[in-house]
Amino acid sequence: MNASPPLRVRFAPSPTGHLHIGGARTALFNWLEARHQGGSFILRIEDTDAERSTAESIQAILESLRWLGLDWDEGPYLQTQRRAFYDEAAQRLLAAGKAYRCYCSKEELEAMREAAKARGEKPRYDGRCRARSAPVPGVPPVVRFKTEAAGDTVVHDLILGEVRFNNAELDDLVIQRSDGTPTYNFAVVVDDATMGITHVIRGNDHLNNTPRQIQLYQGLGYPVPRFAHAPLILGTDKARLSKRHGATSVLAYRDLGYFPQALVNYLARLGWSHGDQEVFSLQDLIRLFSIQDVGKTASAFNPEKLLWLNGLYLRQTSMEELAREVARRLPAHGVILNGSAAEATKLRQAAAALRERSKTLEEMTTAATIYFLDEVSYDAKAERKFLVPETVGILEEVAAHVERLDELSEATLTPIFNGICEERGVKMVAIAQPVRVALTGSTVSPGIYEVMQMLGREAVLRRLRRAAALVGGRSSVQ
RNA sequence: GUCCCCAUCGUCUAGUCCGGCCCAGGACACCGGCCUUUCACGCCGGCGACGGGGGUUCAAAUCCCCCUGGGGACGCCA
Repeated sequence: MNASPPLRVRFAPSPTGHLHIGGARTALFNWLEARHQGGSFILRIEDTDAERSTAESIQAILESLRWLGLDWDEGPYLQTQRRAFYDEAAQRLLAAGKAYRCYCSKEELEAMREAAKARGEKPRYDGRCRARSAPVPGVPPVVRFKTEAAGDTVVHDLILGEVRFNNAELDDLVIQRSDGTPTYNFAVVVDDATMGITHVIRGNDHLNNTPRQIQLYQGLGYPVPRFAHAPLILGTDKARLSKRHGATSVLAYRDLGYFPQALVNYLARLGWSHGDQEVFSLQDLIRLFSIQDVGKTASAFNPEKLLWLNGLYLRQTSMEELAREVARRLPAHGVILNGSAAEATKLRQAAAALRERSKTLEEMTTAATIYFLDEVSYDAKAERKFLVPETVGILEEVAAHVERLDELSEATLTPIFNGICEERGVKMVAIAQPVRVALTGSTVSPGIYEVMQMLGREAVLRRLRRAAALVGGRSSVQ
């Protein structure tokens, strides 16, 4: 029998941009803890900043969470629609003398901060309006919370342990703006309390807000939830993750051809681990994850490891699904599909041939275009090395053999290539490479028989002859 | 500047709570080799870390202190 109430956690992003890697991991940790404990995962949109919040951002966030598979049990709640809760709470604090109106101007506040800095202190509000009796005409006031001046506020953190703050460091924070909207620290507390949130799991950048939030809970007479502050994710250079670190938005990874499961797996391992295990299914994570096992150290985002993991997932994906994904992405690469049966076969062959040598769906699609486009363009280096007078004979000979074939397959092609090797006394590589370049334009491709099979007799002949003609034309000019 | 958090290979981490089993294990990346028609996959091997200094102890990556370094927070942003 467990006496504690069911766990309720929430993810509360602000809709001021895309969901990024860091936010996604916070969401994941919350979600995993909820699923592990059999609790509820609640989604709340913190849109109190009218200036920067957008409907597009909300959509992007919902889409990102859905794509990752992080389903929520309640919400999305919008803070802009919960105004009554904040107004009531602010009134209550005002009435109890725990909050007061402040008429200070921007300039005044700025001067205060400068003065504090000059004294070598943390810039903060000095509380002068606590004593101001009369309103200042024409100045709409903000409401400030009277922070406890003496003693310490202690945060009992599930990840960090006990963190102690000297109350003298805290100033009287604004809880209601002059336009009547609530500020972040206030809205979070009111929401978390009224929504019955039992565990606040968030990024370490919120640790410093926690003591003042605890005081708000106490001032409002709410029970204080449990806190867990996860270390931040940094860029490759250990600096705060930002746009200059390349792709940071979740949707960008989707578009780049990553699997949601790979991203989830990677994100889970950033700050959390289970012995030496690297690969986790969603079921594994739900079973093994515990917020208390999250480490304290900030971690650098490592795109290479994500890529490696994605390759692992890609290789486990069925050929049918890969073919579908490639077909979906091909048009963006200039390939027009006709939906024929032959095309479907080719798509499956491409998936089979490219699966072992691709790490993302985009990479795979790019590699596949060559089998669907009419023309090949040669890689300059490859052309210079392999489309030369010495290899023309090989290209022509292969073409001559292919012409007599009804069907291209490993079974029909092997004897032809072996025969040419024997008759010329050369190794397979001497034949395969020129043919490969003639057919794909590159020195890198799937097995040459696979390539020929995918391309089909006509395309193979066309490409071999075009390459041979090209070399011939070039040498006659010389 | 002030406050808060953190500190094991280049990176993610195991080990740290309950000191000896750790002259520190795994993974990514990197470098070699094998496989091989190229590339990749796979397999084998290599390189590579307890930030520094003081303690405590028979014994410290593990406990304590200082320093240094990194990060975060100091808004009518969240």
